Amino acid sequence: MSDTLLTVPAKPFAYQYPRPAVTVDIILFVFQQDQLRVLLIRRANDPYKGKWALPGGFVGEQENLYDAALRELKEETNVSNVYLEQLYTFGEPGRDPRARVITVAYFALLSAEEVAQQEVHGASDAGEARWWDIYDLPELAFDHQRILDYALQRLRWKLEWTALGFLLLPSEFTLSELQKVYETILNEPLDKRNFRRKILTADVLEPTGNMRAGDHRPAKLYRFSAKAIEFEQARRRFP
Amino acid sequence: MSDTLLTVPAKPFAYQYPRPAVTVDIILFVFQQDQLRVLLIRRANDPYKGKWALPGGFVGEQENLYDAALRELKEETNVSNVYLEQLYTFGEPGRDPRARVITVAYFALLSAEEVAQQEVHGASDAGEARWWDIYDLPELAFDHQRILDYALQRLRWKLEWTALGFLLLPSEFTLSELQKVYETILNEPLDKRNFRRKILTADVLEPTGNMRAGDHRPAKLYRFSAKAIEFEQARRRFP
DNA sequence: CCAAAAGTGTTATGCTTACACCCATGC
DNA sequence: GCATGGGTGTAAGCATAACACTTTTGG
Repeated sequence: MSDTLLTVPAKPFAYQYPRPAVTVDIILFVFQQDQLRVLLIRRANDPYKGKWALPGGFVGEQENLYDAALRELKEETNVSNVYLEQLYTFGEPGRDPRARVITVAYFALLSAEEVAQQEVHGASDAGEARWWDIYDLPELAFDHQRILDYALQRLRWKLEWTALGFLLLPSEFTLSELQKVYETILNEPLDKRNFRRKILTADVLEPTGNMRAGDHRPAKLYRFSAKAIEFEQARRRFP
Repeated sequence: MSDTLLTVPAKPFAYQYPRPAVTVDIILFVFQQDQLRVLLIRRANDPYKGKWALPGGFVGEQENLYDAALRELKEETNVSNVYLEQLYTFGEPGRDPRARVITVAYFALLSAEEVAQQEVHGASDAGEARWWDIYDLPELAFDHQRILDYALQRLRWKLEWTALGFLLLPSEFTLSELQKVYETILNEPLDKRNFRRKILTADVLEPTGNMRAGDHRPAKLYRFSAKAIEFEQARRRFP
């Protein structure tokens, strides 16, 4: 059992040193210029020197995993005020050539407003940082491509079964903007009337009363009602 | 980033010692005597002496997480040939009063056949082991109740969206037996005709041609078709 | 007035749910 | 022959998916 450190003498000491390093890695998604983007940091040293990698870092001695993910995001990318959710833990012995590193991956959604307000680029002390279109990525370090694939899968899944899309938008947005987010993440076109009906009948949006002025006909602005954050509306499969 | 061990001099050494211990804990579910049961091991020492805990143990230096979970199950409970899936990673600093222990929880489903064949009880060198009805549990050590709650939630969810129930049954089973598994796990009665229709139209079962003799009218036996293992049949939320 | 995006309803189909009786066997 | 669990069908309501035109604004 996990907690026999003092109760089964033979075992715990066999594992006390060396222990694996434990890190968190964060897949930070934003929606910018009609693209789903993810933040990557260029590695300054070997291994994988010059390759791009997910932001992340070591978990503090007395720090819980969620806090570690938040802190690393703040430190490396100057991002706070973000939706964070644990994704999966990757621990293949060979995933880092230098040492045994077990990483707890988190995925994060950052609203367009926060992206604009916070100076995200280059805020990292880990080197060059930039956003990459999820459909046009560079070669990634370590097993980070696999982690990213998994995160994208989870994001798509979440989008279909919860109303999470708004987390990538400003607090007020039009239905067309929301549809664009869904289309970009799911990577396929959606029917406008059906999309609107489904979102509106889900009863998670409320009109703000304001309009988005633009080049053409102004669009009604909506916000998500607070109660709707992370609602699970999956229907029952059995009666 | 998780992998800056050699690239950011200040950080890695700050974390190299002490590192957290990393364990796996396994929630092993079986279906016995019309009950959903979970395997627990009684703690022989403090803390939580006498309390029941999930089986688990330290991850080996060169062992991946899945293998560690398999090995611990084998060592502590003599169980192999089991469905294993990573559940969640729990890492609150205070979850073990002695040391920082981060545990990667796995949930496991064991078929009735395997339960019968393998000598599960007391196979553990960690002390007394027994099955507990999920609806009538003792007080658990550490944060294991929370881990178990989460596992049960995942199991229910899986059951509704995938056809995983058969993993808890023998390789041949009747529809009534399968329904009972679903009812027990979801903790509510299901309609017989609707259940049968849904399972049969899902096209994951095939009749074996055999019949289960019993006290009353014999029942047709089914097996799951191999392709159906862990099929994700979740319908799309958007057209 | 024209280009561009906003906005709006209906129909057909299939899935979900609720519901009650006969069948085959062992005793 | 009776008790027990095995086995079957239908109808109503609801959600989904496909589909095209009008409205409003800026330039």
